[in-house]
Amino acid sequence: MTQSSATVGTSTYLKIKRDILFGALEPGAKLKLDDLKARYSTSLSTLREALNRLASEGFVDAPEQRGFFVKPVSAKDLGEIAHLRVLLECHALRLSIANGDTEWEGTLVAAHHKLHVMEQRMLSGDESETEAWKRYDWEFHQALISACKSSNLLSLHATLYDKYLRYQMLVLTHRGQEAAAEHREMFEAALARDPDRAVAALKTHILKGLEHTVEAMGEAEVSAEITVQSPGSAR
Amino acid sequence: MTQSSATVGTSTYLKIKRDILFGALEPGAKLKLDDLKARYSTSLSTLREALNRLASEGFVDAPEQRGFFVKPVSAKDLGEIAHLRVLLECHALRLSIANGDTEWEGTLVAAHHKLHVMEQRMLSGDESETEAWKRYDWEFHQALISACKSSNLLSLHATLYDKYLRYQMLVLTHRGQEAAAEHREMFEAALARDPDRAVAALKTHILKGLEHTVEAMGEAEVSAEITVQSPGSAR
DNA sequence: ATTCGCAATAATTTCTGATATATTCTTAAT
DNA sequence: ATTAAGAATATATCAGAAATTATTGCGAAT
Repeated sequence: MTQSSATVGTSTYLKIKRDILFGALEPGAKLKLDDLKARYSTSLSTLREALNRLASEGFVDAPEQRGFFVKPVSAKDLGEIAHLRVLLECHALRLSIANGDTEWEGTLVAAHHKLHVMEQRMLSGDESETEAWKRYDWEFHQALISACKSSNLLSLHATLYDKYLRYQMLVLTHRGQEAAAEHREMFEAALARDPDRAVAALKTHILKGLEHTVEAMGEAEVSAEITVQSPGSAR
Repeated sequence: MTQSSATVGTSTYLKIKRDILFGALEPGAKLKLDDLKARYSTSLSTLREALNRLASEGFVDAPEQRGFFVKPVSAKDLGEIAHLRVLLECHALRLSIANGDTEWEGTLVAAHHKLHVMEQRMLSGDESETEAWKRYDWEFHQALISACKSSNLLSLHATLYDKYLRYQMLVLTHRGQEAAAEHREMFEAALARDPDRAVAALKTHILKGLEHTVEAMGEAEVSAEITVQSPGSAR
C-alpha cells in the first residue's frame, strides 16, 4: 500500500501522481507549496523537482511565476487522449503480435488470467479493490504491446494510459461486463496472431470507454454546477 | 542569440536542452552538478529542476543516486523515433488537411516560403546559419500539422521532432536538394487538400532522412573508434 | 594478473533558512 | 462598480550544510 522507493524525490513524485490520478487532488486545484510540504512531509526543493517532472508529463500546469495547479480536465482533452491512445496502442499491438515470442505469450496468458479473476470478483459486487483491478488492467494492456520492440513507444503509451485512467477514476463508473468481453477478445485474437481482429477489439475497447466516460462526465458536470450554485443565483 | 526567458529555471532548461540538441553536450556525457552550476551560473536547486524536466522528456538519463547523463544515442533509438514521428506526424497531417481553414493555409504558405528561401541559400553553399535553417524547417513542419486540433498530439510531436533533430545535428550532413523537393511536394499536396499525396511525401521525407542519418552515424562511429584506439592497441 | 575488501574521496540527495520578486488580496478613493 | 495603491502572501532563486550513497584507489589474497 505504501508507495516506497529508493529516493525521496521519486517517491513523492509517485505519491503526488497517484493522488492526481485517483482524484485525491482535484482537477484544477492549486498546489500550494507549503501545503504540499506538510502533506507529503518533504522539503521545498524535492517537491519542486517532483512537480516539474509532473508538469512536463502533463499532469500538472505550471504557469510561470504562479505556482502549480493540477491539470484541469475536459471532454475535449479526454477525446484527444483516447484517440492518441488508439493510434499508439493499436500500432504497438500490431508490432507486438508480429514480433512476440513464446515468452511474450506466457506473460500475456498470465496477465489475462489475473485480470479475468479480478473482473469476476468485481462483477460479483466486490468494489473494494478498484486500485488493484486497475493495476491488472494496466498489466494486461502493457503485456499486449510489450513485444513491440520500441521503448520510446512503450513509454509514450504509459503516460497516455495514465492520463486516460485519470478520467476513468474521475467518474468512478465502469463498463464491467462489456470491458471484460473486449479484453477476452483482444487476448484471444492476439494469441491467435490475428492483428486485424485484435486491433479492432482494442479500438472498440478504448472508444467505448471514451464514450462511456464522456457521458458520465456530462452528468457529473451538471450535478456539480447544481451543487455549486447558491439557490436562485442563476445569472 | 541569447536564450532569455522570464524565469531563470525555464531559461536554463532551454539552454541545457539546446546544448544537448546541438551537441555541445555530448551523448552519454556525465552532467556533474558543480560543473553545470559554473557553466550555466545558476543554483543547485534550479539546475536540478531543469534536469528533472529534461529527464522526463527523455533528453537526459537520471539513474537514481547516480546523477544525470546526457541521453546516449543509438541507431536503434533513432529508428524508433523516426517511426514514431511518421506515425504521429502523418496522422496529424491528415487531420490538419481535413480541418485547416484559410488562416491555416496562410501560415503554411508563409512557412514554406521562408523555408524555401533559406534552403536556396544553403544550397548555394552558405552553411553559416544551420540553426536558423533548422528553425524554419521546424516552423514548416509545425505549420503543416497545426490545424490538427489536438494540443496533446502537437506537444508529443514537438518532443519527437526535437529528438529527431538531435540526431541530424549530430551527423552534420543533410540532404539539401532532396529534402527541399520533398518539402515542396508536401506543401503543394497539403494546399491541394490531397492527404494521401501529402502523407506519402511526409513519410518518404522522414524515412529518407532516417536512412541518411543512420548511414552517416555508421561512418562517424567507425572513425570515432579509429580515433580513440591508441595505434596498435587492437584488443 | 585478477579479484576482493576496505578505507578515503567525491558526488548526489535532501533539508533549512534567507532574499528578491511576482501575484493576490484588501481597502480606500473615484 | 471599477480602479489604484498598499499590505499580505506565495513563488523563485540562492547559499550552505548534513546525510546518504557511489566511486576510486590501494593493499591483501587468490
